[in-house]
Amino acid sequence: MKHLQTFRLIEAVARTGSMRKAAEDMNLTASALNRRINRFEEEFGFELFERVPGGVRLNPAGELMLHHYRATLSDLARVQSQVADLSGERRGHVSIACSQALVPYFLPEQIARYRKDHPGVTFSVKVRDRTQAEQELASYATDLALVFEPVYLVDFEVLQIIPQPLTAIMAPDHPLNAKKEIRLRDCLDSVHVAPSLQYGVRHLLDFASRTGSRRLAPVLETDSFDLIRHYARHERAIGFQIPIGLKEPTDGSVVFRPVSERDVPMGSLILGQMRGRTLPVASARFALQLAAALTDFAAHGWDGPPRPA
Amino acid sequence: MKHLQTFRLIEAVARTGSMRKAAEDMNLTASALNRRINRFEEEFGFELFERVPGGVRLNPAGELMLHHYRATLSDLARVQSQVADLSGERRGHVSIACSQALVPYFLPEQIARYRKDHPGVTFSVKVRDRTQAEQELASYATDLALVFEPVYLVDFEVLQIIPQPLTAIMAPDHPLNAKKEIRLRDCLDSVHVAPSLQYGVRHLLDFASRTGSRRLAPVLETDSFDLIRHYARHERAIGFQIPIGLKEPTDGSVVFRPVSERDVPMGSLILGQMRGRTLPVASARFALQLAAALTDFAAHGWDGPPRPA
DNA sequence: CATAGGCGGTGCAAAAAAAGCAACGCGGCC
DNA sequence: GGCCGCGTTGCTTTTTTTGCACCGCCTATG
Repeated sequence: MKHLQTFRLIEAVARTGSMRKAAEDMNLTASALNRRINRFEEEFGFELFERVPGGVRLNPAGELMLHHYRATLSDLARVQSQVADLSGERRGHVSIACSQALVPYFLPEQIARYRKDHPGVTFSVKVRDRTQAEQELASYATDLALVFEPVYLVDFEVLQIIPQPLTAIMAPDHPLNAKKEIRLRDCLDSVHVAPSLQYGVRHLLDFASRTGSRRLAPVLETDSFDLIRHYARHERAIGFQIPIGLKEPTDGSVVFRPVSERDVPMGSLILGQMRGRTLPVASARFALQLAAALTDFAAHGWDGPPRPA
Repeated sequence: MKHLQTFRLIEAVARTGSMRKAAEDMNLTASALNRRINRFEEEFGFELFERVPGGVRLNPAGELMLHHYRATLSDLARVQSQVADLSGERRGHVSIACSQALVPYFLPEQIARYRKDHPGVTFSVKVRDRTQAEQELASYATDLALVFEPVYLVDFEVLQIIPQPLTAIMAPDHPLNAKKEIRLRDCLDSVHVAPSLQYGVRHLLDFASRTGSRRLAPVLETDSFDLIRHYARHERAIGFQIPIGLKEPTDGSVVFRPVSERDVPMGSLILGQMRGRTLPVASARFALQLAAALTDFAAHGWDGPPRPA
């Protein structure tokens, strides 16, 4: 959309913090860029940047302006999507931010199923921690977020929510495998590995272990849930994850046990969008499918009844 | 906003139904206009107009596009308003659609009071029947609507609602003036005048008189509530209006009596905005004032306690 | 049935807008 | 103090947009 070029330039300047850098990014000379921005500020009636030593920075007016631009862009995409839909094209693009737990099984399955019916629809998936995911929504960078234990919930509209118990991962020959119910203190007494601070699973662990006497003391702390899962096999360590990120491997290399609800409260896996936004058709439809699939998973786990095509 | 020029052109073409007429309206040649629209259609990916004999007409895609444009424009105005507000300017513009009953007393008083505190704010008032008022909202032509008995209520977000009993207007020497309570059948037996079909007062009358035996038979039907009020003095006729549109004149030339609630249900005077829209600062503040004033009026009528400055 | 008038669209030249280029003043920084 | 990078500005060049004349098409109308 050519008429939004000025906004793109403003965004670039805001991002780089410098007119010259932005000019280079956008393949223009600094002079042209400068004049465009000055001209826009004039007709807008207010300056958008404060001139600081070493460059420029958005002022509050600029922040509002930029937000308007992103909202406009998002609405334009929605219109295009709706138009495409009413001419029966069923094309479009779905952009989603999600927690790591959704990556291995749930999301690829859901995307594949959706694309089977609507091959014209493309996807972009951004793996984000729960804080980042909400920021993506708020800046219109993604249409949907599927996150475990979101933080702020302002401007976040919940479309679907399912409970997810904290689950311990261990090698089959781990002593705790004998127990019917895993207690948190058992895990903390064992060698254990944990996700880093920004993740919901870790948040639950920290919260729950504050009330007990034993402290969380991971021998390995990482932002990769994959690493956690694989490490559990090597040192007979306890790892943690939520059910939707786990499938019993056929070779029995690792096993899963939910941690007792008496120790750790259920976490929430939440599908949400930016509050008040009307999503593009493709995203809205995909959200519906996700919501149904989440309900299924909450009820039946991975062995849920395959839905009719 | 220069970058929205193309949209303005599209709107003009949609309005006039012809490229040449639109070109003349917008001070351009038809060729330039034609090319701009073609270029836009190309980058948008879909045609916006269907070419019909004698001109062009918006197709559904164009309708959606135009709606997007109006929403964008409205949001831009909101941003400007907010920016002005945060630099302490308190300027802006409030656009409101209202029923006739608000014109003589309520609205002028409210606008004057608001402007006393914020002289930088300007107003535009469109007097509309209840159907038109909602259309004004839906097309982003006004920020607020203050209407009696709105019809559709889709995309209409209620900000405040107060009851308004149907009120009979008559000359002081009218026989019914002797009665303590006015019954609808008494009015229908008398010579009476009524607003035309599109108004809420008439809607209530029609609805109520369907249940009784007597039919509404106005000797005068008009879209001017002023005319109704004045006519009541001349032929000893019964007129109808709602309390917020009436003030007992000091000369006692006409008197008012509520029609019994047993016969005619209370109507609703509703302050509303377009659903989901964030209003410009000035409009949002004015809406708050209106809401409070309506509550006051519902509780105390015109003799409500003057609010502190 | 012909033709006059309106319509959307197009080729080409003129005009206007935007961009590039080079230089200026200004402020931090080694 | 010299240097570098910043935003900004005067002037020229390039690109984009517009106006003008004209085309082919359809419709209404005498």
